[in-house]
Amino acid sequence: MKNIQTLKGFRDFLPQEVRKRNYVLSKLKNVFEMYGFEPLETPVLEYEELLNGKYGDEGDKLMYKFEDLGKRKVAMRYDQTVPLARVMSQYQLPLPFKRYQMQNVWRADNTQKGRYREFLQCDIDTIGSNSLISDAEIIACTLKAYESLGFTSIKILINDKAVFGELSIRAIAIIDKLKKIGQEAVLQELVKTNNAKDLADAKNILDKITRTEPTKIISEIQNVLQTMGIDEKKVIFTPSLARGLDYYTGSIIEVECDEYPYGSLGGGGRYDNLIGMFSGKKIPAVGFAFGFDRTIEAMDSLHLFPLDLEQTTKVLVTIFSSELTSESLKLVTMLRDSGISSEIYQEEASKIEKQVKYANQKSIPYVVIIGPEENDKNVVTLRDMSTGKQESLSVQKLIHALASK
RNA sequence: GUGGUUGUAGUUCAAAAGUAGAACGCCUGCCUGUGGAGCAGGAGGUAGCGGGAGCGUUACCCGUCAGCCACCCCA
Repeated sequence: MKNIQTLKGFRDFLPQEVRKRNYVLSKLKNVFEMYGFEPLETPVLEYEELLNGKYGDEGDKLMYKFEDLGKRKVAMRYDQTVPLARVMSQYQLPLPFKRYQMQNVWRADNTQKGRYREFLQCDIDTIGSNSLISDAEIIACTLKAYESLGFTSIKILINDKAVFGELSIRAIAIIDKLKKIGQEAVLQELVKTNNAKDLADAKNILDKITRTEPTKIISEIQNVLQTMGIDEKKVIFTPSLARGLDYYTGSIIEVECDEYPYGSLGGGGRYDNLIGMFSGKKIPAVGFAFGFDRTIEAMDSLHLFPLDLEQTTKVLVTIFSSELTSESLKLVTMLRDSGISSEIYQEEASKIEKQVKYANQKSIPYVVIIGPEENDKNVVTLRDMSTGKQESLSVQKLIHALASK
């Protein structure tokens, strides 16, 4: 094997990145649970038959499929909604069922900025409720989630599928691009695709959409949000918004951030015809999907990650010499037993210089040295790496000092 | 799936059709018990992989793999 590399669209996450991802995950999880969403996980593999045809022609092409060792035709999780639909028909869960799910999905799509073949989806969905309170709660929870990550200028764009009336899906998809490609391009494309007779006709169609007043659904959702104390300026009615998806049946929402103008951070809406696909019943649903990778990218560029994410080890215990190895080993064990995350240097015959340097490189904030002098006096030296100050302490005092830092 | 672009030391990048350099990083020493600065040395590349044209190439052509960007679509 000469090619040492990962598969196209698949990534390694080095420690620093994993810490960031875990940080975001735990924040999201806290907020989701605060709003009453429960965790759900489903298998990576499903029967191919179960997923086939659920994502359109495009989806069938992009799905990872293969035969397992028992000759079963299987497919890898392509999204979290179809598995959710399966779960809803396989178990009798009390409705409305509110769940969050944060698992990898796989799509053999071409890669691009922020787009990978293996990526994490973070979904919240409420199944089984027609109430607009469900829609509003999804929005409220979404806003709260982004706020908890430190975003200050998050906006929710909201629309109602009904705004588009009888317009073709193709035309809707073009109008959805208004913000991205501009009015002129939209008009031209409408004509080019025969969705409008000429430019004037296209202008008419577009104007009719963009001048729409908020529908009843929108107003009601906004009322609920207002009662919940959410700033109405954060939820903006945007009649051209469609998200390119044809499965939405009511509200459509998208999250944007002013300081991060590279596309939406996530999207969702109401989809009443999807969850019942296996049971044949109509089961209402509304949800939101967080664009995890893009959210991380945005947080990076806005410097929203706390600095102390970098290192969890609090102290490095050095080994002064082979005669004193056991002293260091005993100490590191005591520190760990006291709940202090500690590391012992792994090469016995290394100079102290090298060991301290190692702590510096790994941003370990404290270093403990036990040399002959310390050992004679039954103390240890604690070095604060940020200030360079050192003090002599008994082991008890050391544990106490580190525990409070 | 389509199109563009890139692939040279750990990293970021140079040069030049005739077998490669810098910066940063790394290692060693100045500093025989201590990091982040400085100085002096040092290690490290058969140029993604395969094929072709050519006296000869890492440099040209083709394929492949991968990265980046865009379209389609979407997270």
